[in-house]
Amino acid sequence: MEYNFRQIEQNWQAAWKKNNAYKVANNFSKPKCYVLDMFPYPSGAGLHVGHPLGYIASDIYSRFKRLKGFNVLHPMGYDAFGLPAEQYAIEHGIHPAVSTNNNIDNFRRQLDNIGFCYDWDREVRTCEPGYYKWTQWIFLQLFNSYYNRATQKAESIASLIKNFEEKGNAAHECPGDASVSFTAAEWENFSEKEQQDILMQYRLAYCGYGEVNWCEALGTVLANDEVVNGVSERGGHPVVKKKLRQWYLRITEYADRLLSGLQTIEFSEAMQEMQTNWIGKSYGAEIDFKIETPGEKLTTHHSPLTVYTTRPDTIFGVDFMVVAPEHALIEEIVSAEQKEAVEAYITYVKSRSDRERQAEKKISGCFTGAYAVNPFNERRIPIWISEYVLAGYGTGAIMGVPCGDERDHKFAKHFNITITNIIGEFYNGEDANPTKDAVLSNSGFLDGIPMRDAMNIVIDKLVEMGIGKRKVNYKMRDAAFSRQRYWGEPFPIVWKDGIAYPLDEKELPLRLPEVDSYSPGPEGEGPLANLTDWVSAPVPGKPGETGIRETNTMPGYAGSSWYFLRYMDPQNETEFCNRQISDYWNQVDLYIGGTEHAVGHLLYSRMWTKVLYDLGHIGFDEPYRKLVNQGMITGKSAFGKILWVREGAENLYETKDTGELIPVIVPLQFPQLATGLPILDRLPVELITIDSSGKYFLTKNDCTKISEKYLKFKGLRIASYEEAMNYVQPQLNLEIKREWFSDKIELDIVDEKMSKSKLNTFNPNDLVEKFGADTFRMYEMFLGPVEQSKPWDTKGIEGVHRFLKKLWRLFFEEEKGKIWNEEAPTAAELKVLHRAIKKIEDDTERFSFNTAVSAFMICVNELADLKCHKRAILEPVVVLLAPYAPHICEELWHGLGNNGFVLDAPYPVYDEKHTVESSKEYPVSINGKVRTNINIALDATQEQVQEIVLANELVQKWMEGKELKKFIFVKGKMINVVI
RNA sequence: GCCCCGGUGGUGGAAUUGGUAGACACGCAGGACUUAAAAUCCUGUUCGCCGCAACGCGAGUACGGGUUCAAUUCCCGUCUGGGGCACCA
Repeated sequence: MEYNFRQIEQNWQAAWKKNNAYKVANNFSKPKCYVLDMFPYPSGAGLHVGHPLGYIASDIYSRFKRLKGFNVLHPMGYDAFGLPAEQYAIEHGIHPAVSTNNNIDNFRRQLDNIGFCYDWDREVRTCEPGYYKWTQWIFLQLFNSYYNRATQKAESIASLIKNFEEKGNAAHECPGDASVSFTAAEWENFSEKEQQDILMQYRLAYCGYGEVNWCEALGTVLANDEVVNGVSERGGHPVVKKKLRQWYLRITEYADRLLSGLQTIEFSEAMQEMQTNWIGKSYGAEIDFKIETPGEKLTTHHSPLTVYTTRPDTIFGVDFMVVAPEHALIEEIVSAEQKEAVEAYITYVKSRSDRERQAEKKISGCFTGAYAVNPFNERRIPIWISEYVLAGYGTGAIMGVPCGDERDHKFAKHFNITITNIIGEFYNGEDANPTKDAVLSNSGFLDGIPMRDAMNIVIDKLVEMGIGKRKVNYKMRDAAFSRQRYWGEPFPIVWKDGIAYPLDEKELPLRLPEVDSYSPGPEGEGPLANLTDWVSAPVPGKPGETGIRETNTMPGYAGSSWYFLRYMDPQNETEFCNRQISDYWNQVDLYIGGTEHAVGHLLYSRMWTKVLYDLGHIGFDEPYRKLVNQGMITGKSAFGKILWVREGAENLYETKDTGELIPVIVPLQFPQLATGLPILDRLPVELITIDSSGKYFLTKNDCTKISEKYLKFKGLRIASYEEAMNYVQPQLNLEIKREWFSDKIELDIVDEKMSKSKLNTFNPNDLVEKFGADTFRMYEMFLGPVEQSKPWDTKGIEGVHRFLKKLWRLFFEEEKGKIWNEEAPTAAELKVLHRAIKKIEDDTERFSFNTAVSAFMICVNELADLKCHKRAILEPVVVLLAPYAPHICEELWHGLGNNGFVLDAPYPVYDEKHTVESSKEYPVSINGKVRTNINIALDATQEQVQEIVLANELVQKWMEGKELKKFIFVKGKMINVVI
């Protein structure tokens, strides 16, 4: 009997399906384990071998936990709203729902091939009304809530209104505009519009105007993390700042809890750091400086200049101020002489896109003619404007301390501003030194005080003088939550006279209507704005009145911020998720996905969870207890030198014809011509020959295959020496050597991220077809640690396949068939088994799947050496292996005569008694170098060991009669003789 | 520029707490079986030196130092690869 993996895998996949083997019940009596993959965006390119890496890891862990008696929730779904489908719709006129569903079907076929244990009855698709009904519902929760800073949690807007009616807003500072202040009586007298405008400034989901990243080409606004180097992440279109009405999530109110929550969950160091940086909490002070303008003595009729600084201790080192060019105070303080220059500079800054402003390395700025006054020594400090200060961060104004800040130092040097040294020899006159360890000098009452101590002294003094306060700042901004796009969740909002009216829950879902065209609506609005009938809608709570619907849609991260909850109770039509059920499944125990979602998805989803928790809808406030980031699989891209020639051309160099061009490969040694030919271009790696030395070659046969599969390379062939000599050499006078040419041409290999466009992908289906799903699964794990990025190389897969065949031969022989028996196992066999149990159980538990695979190999190698065919040994091995290679294990499990699926077999229990040894072959070092091994009983005392070792012939030889200085004996490990 | 993580044979990688560096696998070389091939099995494979062989010597985990009886592991410096942030005050 041969290991016929195709038949075996097909049979058992069908049997599992027929018996609903992966159906997960909400069975509250069993201990639970929730294992989640980041659900994919179903792109048209399908899966390549890099995608399933995380899925396989989580699948193994799920199956392992199931064997250990847990009720394991391991679902899969699709993040189905998104730009590419809409882009495709614009280009091909196909409805995004249609192309998305096609892509999903394709994904599903690929996933099924690999034998995952997903409970597909729990599948979610974010684009389906049954799902986005609840995305809209959660949006309404956010809309109808505010963050109560006193209780540090989200509470209902209704309770806030009640508070306003009784006491005004004295107890609740307005997060949208801190200057808003009113009494209960004033509140009562506000119009509905005024009241609603104020409430909007409190809501967790709110509408506002703001500078957003506007991408003309996409006709949409992009989130910060969707803009890369000033261009859109998708498509690389230019992005500029534009003021637009946008929905936002008030995530900044959660900054502190998002930060402190990191301490309660297991995210990698790198991930925690990324989120911490993104939140960007800093401690410092806001300081008010009085302003003196020319001709006026120090007056109070100007508002003070308020700066934010993290280094109040350096206040005596302030040599200039810089305010953002957008700062409101500029107009008020600018002097007559400087007015023109300042206006010119502001015009200059405005003319520059955000991208240019950020990329600028040149120092620029303009003096306003006004001075601030240092409150401690009355020094007059010139106030400048410069583009390097951003209006949106802190107060939009900084105090320049050139001796302590590199950027300020460059600015001072550039404009010849005198630099005050307050840190003595820590400042060398050449470079700023941002130290906190110096003792202050030139600092008035702070002289002689270490900087770290001075910080608090200064702040206390400022507070006492009433001109400053302690201040915590965050880098993070509120998250833009609307897109001028079609393929997303519609907002359940109707506008009337500038007031946003939320739809009643009963009206959800607000379905996405059909449109004729996916192009943007008027004035930067989304495609929905074109549907006049749909846009016009009754105003909720105002019978008889008609308003207009919100035409923005929600961004991609809306649906993905809460999907882990929907899997728990996916068909519930009356709630987003039943509370009893979410109490049971609770947090995701293991979340696996790529690092690219570090700050986007993971932060938003953590915020939504906290809001739902605050409002009492769920019982936990962190969604993911443990996060594992799978590493990227890189692919080898193969580059060949290609000449594109005219069809039927006799002349290799003749390429001007715009007709059909045929690619001809020339040797790599072929000189790059002045005309830019031949062109170095990628060739599809999967169809290229790798020879035994690991070099990549293109053969005639490869050319045929590539030519057939890729339209671009139709007619591909290899240039001959004669062709090159006849047709290239005379025209271009190149040196061409015969030895470069052969019937196979070597290619250049570069490691890069795997992607279809780079032609370096491998389709998992092809490998499954050739070696089977079990081999594929184990090979992906064997490649290396899940979290590490690593190059893909198909060569090694044979080794894993051989392992499975070797395992098979412990049970069956080709001619004799079944060879396993019921004999009692020997001590040696039990030792092999139990060592494997311990190693594999530990490794699986700590996600070290690559070492677990090698432990399986060791175990099977040893059992083969022992010629062990005993059921008592083999059966536990089959169960151990089942999470990794479920199909072959199911076959062997039944082959051994078991009924029921191996999926629910009891996990083998490690018993130490089989692995204990009575003695050990100790490595014996002399002065740290291993010289010999001596077998010594494990229970021997230090004295006995020393006696045995020193008596050893070899040890004596090395000691050559020298004195023993020290005798190191680490029980069970090693011995070191120091002489 | 700042922050974080890494660098181990020809290749992927192992060494979980400072205790025999290179497990396991690929590749390669040689051999067995076979008419032959595939499949399978066996032997060798960090480098250098001596060699019939050795459980023989020396070097060796990017490089240079240090701590220790003992360092891939801890500390300092340099080089280098990857990721994150970037006029963030």
